[in-house]
Amino acid sequence: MAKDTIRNMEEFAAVSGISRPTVSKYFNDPESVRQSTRQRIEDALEKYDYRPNIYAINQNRKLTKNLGIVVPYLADPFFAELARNIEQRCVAAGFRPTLYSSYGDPDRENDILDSLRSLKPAGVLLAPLGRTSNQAVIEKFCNDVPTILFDSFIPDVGLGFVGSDNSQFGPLIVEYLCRTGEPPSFLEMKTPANPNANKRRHAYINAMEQSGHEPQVVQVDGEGWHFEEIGRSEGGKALAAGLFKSNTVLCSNDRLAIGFLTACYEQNVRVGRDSDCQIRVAGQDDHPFSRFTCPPLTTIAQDYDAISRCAVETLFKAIEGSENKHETRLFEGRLVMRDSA
Amino acid sequence: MAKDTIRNMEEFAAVSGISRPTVSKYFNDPESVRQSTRQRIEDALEKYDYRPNIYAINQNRKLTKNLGIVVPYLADPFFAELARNIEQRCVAAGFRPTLYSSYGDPDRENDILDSLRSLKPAGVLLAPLGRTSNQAVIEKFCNDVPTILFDSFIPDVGLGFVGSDNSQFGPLIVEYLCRTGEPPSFLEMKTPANPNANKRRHAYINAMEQSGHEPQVVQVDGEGWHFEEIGRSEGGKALAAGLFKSNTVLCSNDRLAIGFLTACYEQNVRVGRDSDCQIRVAGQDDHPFSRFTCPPLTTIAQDYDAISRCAVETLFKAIEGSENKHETRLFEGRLVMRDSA
DNA sequence: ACTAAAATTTTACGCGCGCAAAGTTTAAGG
DNA sequence: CCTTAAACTTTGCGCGCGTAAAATTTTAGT
Repeated sequence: MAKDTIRNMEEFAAVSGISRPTVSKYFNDPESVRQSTRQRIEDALEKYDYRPNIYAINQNRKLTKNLGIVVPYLADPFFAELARNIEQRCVAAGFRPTLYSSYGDPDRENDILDSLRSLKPAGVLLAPLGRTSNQAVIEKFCNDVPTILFDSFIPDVGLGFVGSDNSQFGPLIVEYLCRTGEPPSFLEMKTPANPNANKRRHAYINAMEQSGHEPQVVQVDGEGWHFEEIGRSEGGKALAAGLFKSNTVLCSNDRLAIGFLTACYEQNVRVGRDSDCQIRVAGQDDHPFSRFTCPPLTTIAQDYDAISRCAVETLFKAIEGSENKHETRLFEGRLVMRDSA
Repeated sequence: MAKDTIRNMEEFAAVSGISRPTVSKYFNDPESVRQSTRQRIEDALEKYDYRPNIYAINQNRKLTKNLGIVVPYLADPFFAELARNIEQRCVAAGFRPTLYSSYGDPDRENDILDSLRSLKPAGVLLAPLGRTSNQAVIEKFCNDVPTILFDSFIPDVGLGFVGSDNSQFGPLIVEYLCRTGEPPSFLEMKTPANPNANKRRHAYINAMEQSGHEPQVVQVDGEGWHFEEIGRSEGGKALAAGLFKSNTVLCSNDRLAIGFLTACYEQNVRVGRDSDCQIRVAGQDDHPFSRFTCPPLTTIAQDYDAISRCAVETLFKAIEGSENKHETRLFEGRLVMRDSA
């Protein structure tokens, strides 16, 4: 029994019969103390369940064990899945990750970086908003805090970038679509939030031209992050107006494609590769829900696992060794053939 | 110019010509100091961009401005949307919310509560895992930290509960389905993670019996949080085996329904209410993607907005006034008629 | 201009722990 | 048993800020 409530490390050191600095050492690394000492501490730990005050720790340590994970829109399952993957790796490595989402708002992104700065994190994994980001703010942040960018590229900012090789997506899916049917038209938003969209458009155009087909890019209106709704309403308008020269539509991303599938349904346009279908639709990302659309969506899968693993590993290497060379790692997409195209 | 880097509040107080305690008072509430004083501080703030050390603040304050938001699975857009809504309200109220997800793992849920405890948060909004939660741990946590539960109910735990009145969902959708076609069968997982599933099953059975129809509950295998996949594979098996006595299937939740729609597609079973359709499918939740399934999913909409608003408001009231009466607030669902049923 | 109230300053202590330096004990090797 | 390095203890300072009490100034009010 003895004292019921341990108030601080001093009292805990007393009841465990060890000096406070040694106890402190134990909490920073249990391996760093003698085995017998460790045992005594852990025995006491079971009896009194004391835990060091995290604020006092972080105030005095030069570097905290905190990590920041920032994504542009957490309600998008693509980012949620990526964040989940990254978060779990950070926890496994003994860090304390915190999840932030800008929810499409640049001001909020700035606020997040601002408050993140005062958390003195050991590192940050940042997927910027993209076009609407305040690049000066991000750049300044990256100068103060070890940061790895992912998903959305910004040149020469941060310790490195990890993402997909979007320029490879075009050839891959265009080749497949051309081989199995008509060369595709391309559907995208007029002012895409994410810079990957531009790379994908260029990749599409290049791939079409290299295989001797004329590219057709259909750009629709729409702001914000409600891609499905934009794909449905604006993509639907384009479909109704007969704007697509091809019976095959390659969408800039899966969410747009998911909305476009809905538009096709609403207009009684049968989607798929069977003979009784009028249109083929493909996306890019392999969004978690693309497996479950009707018909299931043919797409290019981003390598969630490799991206998150590489991003985390690169950050850890940078934290430990303080490597300074800006490294860019791109992973290839994989063609996922389903029934929509 | 003067000193470039302000190291602490003492130095900042010096350059702004104010005493440190008054500066401290300003940062805790800018309104609490004289207008002229405030102006001088804010002038200095523009020149030196000093920010109080958050760890030192939280170490000394009895209560922090931190809030915890815990959900069972953040990669589920339903929870992501709820979390987004809640998070933004907390930020608007001047708090620092932090998002946590158990990702379906009870051990992780315990860890989250554990680390949340040491953050000394002003309050926590917790949506427990449900059946797999360690109730003793949650109950103990709620005794230490002001906590509002949401989505998943646990009797007599926390300061209150906010969620949907699941027992009202049954009558609502059963009445609609019966009025417009055959009385529905009910599709659910055998061992649902969430207690709401049980309430929904009972509500379905009651509603069926009260309107003079015989209920049929089809329970399928499947563990974890990949509901769509369970709906597709296991729901698909049930469909192929002809287990559903009715041509109308009410699913326990939208994600299950989304997967079941895929199964229907795979088996060439046409879904909808037109004469050429063989089956009607309905869900419950109004999942963000249900608008975009093919056909769009008829469902019961949970009132995301009201739930998140009420949860946050209840917590704030509890934090300020320290009300102790355990309050349960349930919001009604709304029938959303789309093409699937 | 005089008084009371409000705001501010001064002074001083405490929070809980990291960390460095110097002295002491422990464990391993010959 | 002696040597030595490693592990540990002791001592003491510092981090940056909250906060309380008392002294002082400012403001508002008749």
